[in-house]
Amino acid sequence: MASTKPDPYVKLGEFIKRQRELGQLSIRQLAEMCGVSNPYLSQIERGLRIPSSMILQSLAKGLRLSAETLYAQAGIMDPQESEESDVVKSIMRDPDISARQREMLIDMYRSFRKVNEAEAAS
Amino acid sequence: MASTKPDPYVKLGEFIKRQRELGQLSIRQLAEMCGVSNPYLSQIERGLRIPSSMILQSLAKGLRLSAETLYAQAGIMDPQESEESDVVKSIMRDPDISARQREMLIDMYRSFRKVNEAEAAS
DNA sequence: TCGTACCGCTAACTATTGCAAGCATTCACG
DNA sequence: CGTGAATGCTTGCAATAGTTAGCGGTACGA
Repeated sequence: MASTKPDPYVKLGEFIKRQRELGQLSIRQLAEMCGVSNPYLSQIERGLRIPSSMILQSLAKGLRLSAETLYAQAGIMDPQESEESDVVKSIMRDPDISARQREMLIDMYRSFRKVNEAEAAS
Repeated sequence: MASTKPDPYVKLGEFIKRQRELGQLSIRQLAEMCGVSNPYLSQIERGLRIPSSMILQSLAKGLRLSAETLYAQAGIMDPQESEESDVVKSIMRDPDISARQREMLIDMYRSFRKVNEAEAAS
């Protein structure tokens, strides 16, 4: 048996790690937020362990992501075409908030993106 | 340990079983289609075992369901989550902003909704 | 009445998840 | 220097996911 390591899960781990670092959290912090042990989270991030559906759900909750997104990252689910501008599009489509409020949300979203980009470059 | 059996998973098993019977498939048939052993599928259906995310995905494929549906059945996915607005869902799907930023956007969006609702009532 | 083929399930085993404890390193401060 | 606190990682170990082998039961044709 060469690799019992279904490579998609390595990508999942890397994705989780990126998300954690984006939020400036240590492994222990995120682990506690998600209710998993810190060594285990470390192993997940490096693709050494494959989290169960329950754990994955906890991680999604902790990262404020939909579980769907995590599965998509793991290549488990169909890609689902998660475009970045989906956020903007769906904000613009929402009839239950005002134009002004839409504008504020969109501005905020865009500034987040911009800030993150700048930080990534440094 | 008393509750080694998070009973949402019992419901998941029953759901799978109903789906299988609806398709007039035997346990062995579905098991082979999904690439799992037949005793194991039997155990899943009775809630004695909790399938990993990989297996669950295979089952979804075999039953021609979206994995999301299975997760919803298992109560793994926040029921709330599936009723969220498109805005919240797409924010939660966005991998390019941090958890904290997602939280801020979602909070803001919700408070907009709340304010609007209050104003509409007056 | 055999023999075969299917059904679902049990038993016993292996493989993997997920944890508690603890190591090595780094940085801050007295 | 020390000492304390934070970082990520390694190491066993318990629990449980998932397997192969096989049992008892039912249906059907020879």
